[in-house]
Amino acid sequence: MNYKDTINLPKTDFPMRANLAKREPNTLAFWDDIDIYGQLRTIGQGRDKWVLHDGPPYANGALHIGHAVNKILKDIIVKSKSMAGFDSPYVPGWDCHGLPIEHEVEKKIGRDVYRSDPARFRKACRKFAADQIDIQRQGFIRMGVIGDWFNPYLTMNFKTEANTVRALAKILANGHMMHDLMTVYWCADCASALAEAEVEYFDKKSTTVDVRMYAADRQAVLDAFGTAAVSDADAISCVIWTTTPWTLPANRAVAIHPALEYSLVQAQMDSSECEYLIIASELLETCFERYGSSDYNEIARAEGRQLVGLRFTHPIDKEDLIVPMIPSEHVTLDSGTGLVHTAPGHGHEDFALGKEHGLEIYNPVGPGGHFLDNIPHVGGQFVDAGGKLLIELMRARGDLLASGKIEHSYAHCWRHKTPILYRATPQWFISMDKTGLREQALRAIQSVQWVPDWGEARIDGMVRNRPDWCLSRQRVWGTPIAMFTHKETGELHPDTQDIFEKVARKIEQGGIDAWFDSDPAEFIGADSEHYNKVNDVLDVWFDSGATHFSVLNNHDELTNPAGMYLEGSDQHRGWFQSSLLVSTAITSQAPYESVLTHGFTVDGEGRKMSKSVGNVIGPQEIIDTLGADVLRLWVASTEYEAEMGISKEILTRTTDSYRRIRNTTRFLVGNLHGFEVSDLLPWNEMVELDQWAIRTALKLHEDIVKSYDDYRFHVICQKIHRFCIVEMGGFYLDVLKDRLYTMPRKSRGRRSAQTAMFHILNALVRWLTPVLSFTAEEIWQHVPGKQEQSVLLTGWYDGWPAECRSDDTVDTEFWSRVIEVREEVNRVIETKRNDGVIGSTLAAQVTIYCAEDTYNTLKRLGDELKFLTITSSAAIKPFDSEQHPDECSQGTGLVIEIEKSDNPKCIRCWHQRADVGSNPQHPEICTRCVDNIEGPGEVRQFA
RNA sequence: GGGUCUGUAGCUCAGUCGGUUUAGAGCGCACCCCUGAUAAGGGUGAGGUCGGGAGUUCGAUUCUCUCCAGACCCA
Repeated sequence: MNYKDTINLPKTDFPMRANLAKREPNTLAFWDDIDIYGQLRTIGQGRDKWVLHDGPPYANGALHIGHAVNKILKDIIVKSKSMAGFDSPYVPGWDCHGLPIEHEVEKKIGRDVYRSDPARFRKACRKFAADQIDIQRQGFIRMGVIGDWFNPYLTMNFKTEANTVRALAKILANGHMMHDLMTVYWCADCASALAEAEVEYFDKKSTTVDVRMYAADRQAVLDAFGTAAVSDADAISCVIWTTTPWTLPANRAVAIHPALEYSLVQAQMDSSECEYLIIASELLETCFERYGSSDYNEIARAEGRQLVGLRFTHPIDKEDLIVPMIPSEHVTLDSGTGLVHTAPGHGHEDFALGKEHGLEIYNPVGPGGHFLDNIPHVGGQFVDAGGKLLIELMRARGDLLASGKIEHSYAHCWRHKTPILYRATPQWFISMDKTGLREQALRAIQSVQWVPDWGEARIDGMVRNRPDWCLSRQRVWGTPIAMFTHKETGELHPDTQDIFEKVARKIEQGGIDAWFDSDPAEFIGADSEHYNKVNDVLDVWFDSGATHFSVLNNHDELTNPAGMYLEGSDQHRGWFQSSLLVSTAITSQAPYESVLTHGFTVDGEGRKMSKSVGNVIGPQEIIDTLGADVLRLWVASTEYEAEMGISKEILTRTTDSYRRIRNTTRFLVGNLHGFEVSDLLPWNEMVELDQWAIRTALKLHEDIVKSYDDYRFHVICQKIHRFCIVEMGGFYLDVLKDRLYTMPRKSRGRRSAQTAMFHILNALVRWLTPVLSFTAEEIWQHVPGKQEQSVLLTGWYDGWPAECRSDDTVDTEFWSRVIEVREEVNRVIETKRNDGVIGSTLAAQVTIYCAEDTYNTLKRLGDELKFLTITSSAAIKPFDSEQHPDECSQGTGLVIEIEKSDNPKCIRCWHQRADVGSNPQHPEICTRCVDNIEGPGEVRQFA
């Protein structure tokens, strides 16, 4: 007789080798076939909603690992919320307007189109973005991210564009808008403002000048320095130094550091008469070297703060203008005189300083880089030529102390490679303080749950210190600032709110072109004669920052505020903040209830990924080789709060871990072959070990559900993995094999084991679902008695036997002790194995001498202890100090003796037993097996 | 230079609201076993000055300071 046929080995067509790269597309096709997203929405009806609002990725460029981390984390959360019983819709989005797309399109169709035919240019931008979206969408779908992929929100959808305009209208209505000057990078060749990204830095040779500015009130200067009167004939001046002489007409102040020392020196230049100069004390030497003179004499010193408020004549407009000395912490002694020429219309820092001190923001330079015609001395001149004229003028006037050349890093237009100008021009702003926006935003921050919690401190600090938000962009591919300003007064049209709505309705029909292409008369009739159409577009950050208004408010399945925003930590400055400001400006509340941030991906050494270093790992190569589930497992098992490391080794570990989890489920599935729900045993008929297994799984289940709630996915991965290895593979399933394989197919002992495995499998497959969605779906198709078509349509397992929820139905302490004993037995067996005495544990017969309490604990197992140690026999005896005088119980309180069994091996169950062959009909097997084949089968109570 | 973080075995992570005598887990690694989960499975074992230094304390991996390295956002 072939006894092998009487053994119930695992049987399944769930393959051990995952071959995910090949298999996953089938699962995707399955989800597509059954319209998984639609079904999820159907089952979600009537449930509580939990909405994660997708931060729109920019519709440009290939997907990198950061995209994958972001979308997979979102997907894990959305799925876990669904498993937890919420209706959690996911509508992905894309950010479609803006400069980077303009640049890409410009590369394709040329700069001239941008200028000559903006409508065509915009059309090309729209097409480009749409193509990019198609590519990215395929990538995200391949990662197993479930969402409304073919009905996403795009910031360039006509409806969204219209609602973005409406959002702007609301903010204006709420009084947060402001029209003001702002310095921008300006390219004279482009005749246009430049974005940060359009600026490159090269070395440039510039002319430097040291210029005298004369004290308007000599006595005040002397008082500040605490020194006596000097001859009225002697001039007193402060010396400024600049590398951009052409900005001198716009000078409005002299900045000094309040904590630095300044000297009043008596000097004699060019044999002319004696004069007094103010220069930073530390720079005296270098300055006079530059002036080619050593004939000077320090007569007094003062701290910068004492000089604040002194007044000096303007370097060019000497007759009519007097400017103040103001304090600035940014003044340094790296170069110059320690007194900084300040032209608020020609530099960012100068602008900020000017704003702070209420200086005039003066810009005498036109869009083409020429001084306005009415500017004295230089009217109509290009700035460079004008600068030269000014130098000559100052030299002639005797105001120039020195002039030289310097090579330094300077901003250039990336297109023309020409030096840029800083030019103050009128821009639209959202004011942080005019109507209390900053305060409201700071309050809103407190109402949000930040994960991790330091996110709150981070965004709080940023909002607290940020300047007003400049919304204007002098661009073509963006949502229009759809307003009209009066040609003379600059005032907004009185019907601006109505006009906004009219424009929005048109944009709903024709997109942003409907505004750009329209005749102003269409909106304001005859008034168009007196009004200018604003041609600027909105900063793209406004588009995405307004999506709670433009998108969430307009999708029935979504909610505003959203349950969660989830992005990389850089978005504290970006989307989290822009969304907060737009939302607060509209409704005074945050657009999100919680915000979760993740770190950036770095390599195995913790360094950022860069092409030049060559440590970049792309999501596609992982998916194509290891599969999306391995990528997903990496995302889930990495702590996302800090940087997320990825390397070859890390991925190898991840793959190992994946395999182990997969094989464990495969074992469960294989041993549940043919099992049906009707075969489930009631709790009180189950073998005790199986009760323990269910109870253990339930405790883990509660842990895992809690961890999903807390977004602690890496802990979940570790726990599942450990469960597969330690509790299951290393103990329970190993012990179970004897019962599963050798007992009759339908016997109570085997059904009991299967009952436990059924619950464990059902729980396990659901734990895995949010993370290993592909694999969980594959497993699900093998789960006995499954009801739902897809595992994604289930929830956390709730079919646990009622009894296992109670603390006292399983004696966990007893089983912990059993496991300890088992470990001790293994240690001793190992020494025997290394001595060559035995190989398989079934070759061993064990005698355990134990202390009284252990003896009494284990006693009840009777003959079944051997199954727990997987040995052919296991006897316990009370510890006998006479027999083992030298082996007084150590930590374990056990003395274990292992002997090689002399009994013959049953060829069916492989146990070595004295009764093998006692049935003449079956000479090669033991009586246990005979009973299991021909009789009712053995009885198992404990294991 | 500033703001917000991170740094526990080769890898991924627990943990310590300051204190049970040798800081835990899994993987990986080494060695062994099995061949009825088999490109699987089981067992045993070796790995850590808890980033460096200083301080507070009877006692610090855990608190404070500082330094180093790394990340993000600014300047």
